[in-house]
Amino acid sequence: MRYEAVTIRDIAQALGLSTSTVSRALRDSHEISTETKRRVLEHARSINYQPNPIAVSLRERKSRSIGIIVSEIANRFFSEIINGVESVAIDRGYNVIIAQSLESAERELRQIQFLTSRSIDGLLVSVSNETEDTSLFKELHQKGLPIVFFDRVVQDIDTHKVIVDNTLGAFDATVHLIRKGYRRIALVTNVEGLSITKEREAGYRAAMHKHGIPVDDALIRHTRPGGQAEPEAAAIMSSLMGQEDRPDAIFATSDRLTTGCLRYLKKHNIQIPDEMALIGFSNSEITELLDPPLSIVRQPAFEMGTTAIQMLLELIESKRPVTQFRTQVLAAEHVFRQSTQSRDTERVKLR
Amino acid sequence: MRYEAVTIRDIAQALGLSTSTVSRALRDSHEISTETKRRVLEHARSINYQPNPIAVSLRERKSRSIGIIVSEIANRFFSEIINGVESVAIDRGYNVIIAQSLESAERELRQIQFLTSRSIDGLLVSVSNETEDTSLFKELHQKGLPIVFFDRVVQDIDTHKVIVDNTLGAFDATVHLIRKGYRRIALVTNVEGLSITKEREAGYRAAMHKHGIPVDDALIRHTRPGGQAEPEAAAIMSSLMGQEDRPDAIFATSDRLTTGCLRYLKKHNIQIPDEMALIGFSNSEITELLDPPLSIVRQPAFEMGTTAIQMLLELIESKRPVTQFRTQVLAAEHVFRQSTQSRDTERVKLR
DNA sequence: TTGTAAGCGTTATCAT
DNA sequence: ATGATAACGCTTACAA
Repeated sequence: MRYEAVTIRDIAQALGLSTSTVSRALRDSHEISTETKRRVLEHARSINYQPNPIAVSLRERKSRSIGIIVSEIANRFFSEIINGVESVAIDRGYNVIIAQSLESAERELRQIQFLTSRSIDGLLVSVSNETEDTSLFKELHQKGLPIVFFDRVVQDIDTHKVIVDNTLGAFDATVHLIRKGYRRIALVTNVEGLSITKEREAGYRAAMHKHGIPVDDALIRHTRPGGQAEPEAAAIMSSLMGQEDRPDAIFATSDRLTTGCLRYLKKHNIQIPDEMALIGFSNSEITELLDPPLSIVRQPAFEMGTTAIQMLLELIESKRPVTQFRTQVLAAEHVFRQSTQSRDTERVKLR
Repeated sequence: MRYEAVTIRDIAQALGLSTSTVSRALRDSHEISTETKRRVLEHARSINYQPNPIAVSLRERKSRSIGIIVSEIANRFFSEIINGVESVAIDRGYNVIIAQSLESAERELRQIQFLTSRSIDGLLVSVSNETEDTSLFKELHQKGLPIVFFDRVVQDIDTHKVIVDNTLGAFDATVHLIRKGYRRIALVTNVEGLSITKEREAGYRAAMHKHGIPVDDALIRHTRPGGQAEPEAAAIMSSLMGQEDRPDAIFATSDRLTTGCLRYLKKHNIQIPDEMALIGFSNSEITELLDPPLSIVRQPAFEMGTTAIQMLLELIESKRPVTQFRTQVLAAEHVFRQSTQSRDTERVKLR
């Protein structure tokens, strides 16, 4: 509060003590008499003393704030993660500085530089879909800045990570489609280089193989680096619909891709699930209210946030440099609804 | 960056200058020779010097960070606002510390105390629905902390404010329903004390009066302070459906209330719009994909954010204390879709 | 048990 | 044009 400055010195003067005594009393040092402590504490609270965190930061050479960068706040998945992060950070006396890359590698760089120049104690990162050069992260990590990756991780940096079991999540979703009778399942997925993309694609392929369905690479489509999901999804859908042998189901692997595909299908009057089934990763809370109610893979975003910040604080508050890192894997959850109903005559009749 | 400390002193020593000269050179003071400036700048960039913002803050007695408190980040309306705020804050060298009240007055208090104790330069506030006691805001404002209210404002604090034209927004939505043939229009709205509630209710009443439709107070329902919108909406809907003379249309005045009402109606198999029309305030980007496509009042959230932060920076950076305050009013936007189609035989036949 | 003084990295004042 | 020094608010050796 720059507009008012009750300092330790005010207390010292009022009580005829030195600032160091006051400082020690406030921090409950054992070398201060109970009586002095009482007086100091009492007076401090009577004039509503608040320590100046900036002075403390300068002195302690840490800021008790951490940075988090995500691709976009206005995305339920990420905002839930941030919720999780904040909920524990605040309890532990840290504040959270939020930044978004908006899927631009350049903006990501700028934001990271901004965050680190603001003397953050640690960094939570989910990389942009355009990120190729990870040298800045490596450099920061090497210099000793605690970093925890979540969701979209950088494979070759050895630090704590939190991810969802993307492979299994995608595997189960694919198996579900297969069980429901779909065979030409298109995978509409993120940029190829992303960790989550590789994992989800692996899950998809594994499921197909397991059920003896040949994988048609023409059905696996990636968005372009830096591209925005909605238009990318529309372009992919349009291309898929234009090809000879159309898919009979779509598996989209992100919130925005899922809604992008849905929007395309509705716009072009393609019946779901009769002409095309649809399942997607989504953390939207209203997928059941969509037309049709959407089958989804939901990620435990809040938990991912709490886990990531806990790991980060562990790194930050560790006395000795940490050299043992772990990757925590959380389970995804599936909700199957009408958008992937089986294509049996039974249901068609019911309509 | 606590792990690395290139300071102004390192530069001074390397170049055989004093820290003050370096400091002045870096800030391009006119009393430093061009040659010295060149050398300093060059060396600074060669060793990647970054000024320590904490030291600057301590010295300047400001932190170049601002706080924003909203009820919930994971709400598209607020996350869009935050986007807007961030987009200009970053350009101006400020960072944004985000806090959420989760509609709890107590949590709001704690968060505000936390923010102000973190030496923020200014505060952006949309109050929780439970807030009655605004004395903390008054006190802070009196002490000179720049505050800008947005969305849910505190009426009797004289400072800059940004709101949407809630009255007109609600008026137009109500008129739309009336034109479509609905008469028993229920207003499912926020906590009674909230500024936005009063304004939206006023708009609703004005529209009804203008069209000569008597206002039935039994159709005006408020959520309870501290309550979460979704369950509140469900409770209100259930009560409305239980009453003698049911409404034929619902006008919900927030994102969550709108989806809450929709969820209730679908769950109870009440046909929209045949048995009940529905329109609501919403900033969700997928309302057109809902079943049925939803008519909405959309607020210019991003713009609200940019406006609010600009006003705040104006207060923060003003040389003299500002005494003239203004309230900026932005226009809401309407999208009318199937959920409020007129109840004419024409459309019923088409089904 | 308490006090003195140095220092965290800057900038501003006052010399030179 | 440049340098010495104090100060921002706090913590912590070191002294007393």
